[in-house]
Amino acid sequence: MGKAPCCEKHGVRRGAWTPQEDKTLVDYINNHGHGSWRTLPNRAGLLRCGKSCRLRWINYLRPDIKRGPFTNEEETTIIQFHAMLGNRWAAIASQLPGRTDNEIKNYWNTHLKKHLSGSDHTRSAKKPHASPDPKIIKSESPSTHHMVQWESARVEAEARLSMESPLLNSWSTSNKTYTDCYLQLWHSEVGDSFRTIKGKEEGVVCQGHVSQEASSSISSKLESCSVVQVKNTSTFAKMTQEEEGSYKPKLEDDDTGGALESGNYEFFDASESALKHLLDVPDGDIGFWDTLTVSSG
DNA sequence: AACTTTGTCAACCGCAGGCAG
DNA sequence: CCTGCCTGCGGTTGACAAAGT
Repeated sequence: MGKAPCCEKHGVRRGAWTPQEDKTLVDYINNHGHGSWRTLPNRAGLLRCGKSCRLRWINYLRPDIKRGPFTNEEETTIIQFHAMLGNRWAAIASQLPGRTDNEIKNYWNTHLKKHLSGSDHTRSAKKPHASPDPKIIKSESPSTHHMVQWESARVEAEARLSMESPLLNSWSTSNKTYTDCYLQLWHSEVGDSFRTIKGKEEGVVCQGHVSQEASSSISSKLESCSVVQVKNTSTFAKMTQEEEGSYKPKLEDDDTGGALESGNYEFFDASESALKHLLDVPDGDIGFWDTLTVSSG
């Protein structure tokens, strides 16, 4: 439906941009704004398609682009947000002012993925179509499912971060804790998108209940959780050896190493046990979890 | 020095969703 | 509601550079 071709193939330049083209584009946008990207090339006198112009501007010419190597803090942020969001580069980029999704994506693919793939434990995420248990998904309301998915990804991320010891040291040097990171994300537009899903789904209380009550609950719980996590880091690492039987299956389901290659997350049923390990609570005492999941209907 | 392999990153491609007519 | 257009996103490609043999 309605998919227009990007541009006419004839008479349109492709490949690397010349300094002259860059100047033309920058001058035009500075003077007139970009307006409709589709018509911009004609208006600016460029033999490029609008899409190409847009990409060039966003990824390279924009004045607020931060160039140069990624700092340790940026790298940490990327890793942490990727653990939570998967390959949602635009969302990750929104947390790193001056960095573009393309840049982050490249950096991940060329530097971080390689770095992290040294550990088998990095295989814990699932591909988007990795056939999650449909029964489990269907048992949740759509909005609850998103909440669970969100929380699930977070829990898994914490688990993974706990296990990726080579990177742990660098993370520990970061001023930002993982919880801070999560809370920041929770209150960002990304978190908003999860909270406002309710608005599109009938009869599900998510926005008010979860975003306010549970959110504060999440905040307080996460604060303690972060303490627990620190406390349990070694415990969790030990668990991966001692309890691989119960935890490993979801780590191994992707023998292509797809966790980091696809980086996408899907709901999986092991999160609860992981959460229990993280929170160090006895079976059945998962009120916090209930806070998130009972908020429907 | 020449050739091959590997790494990096800018740019392209195709899809999906939002929006307007 | 349907259709077409536009934009944004994520995956992939390909040119170039650096490193290795």
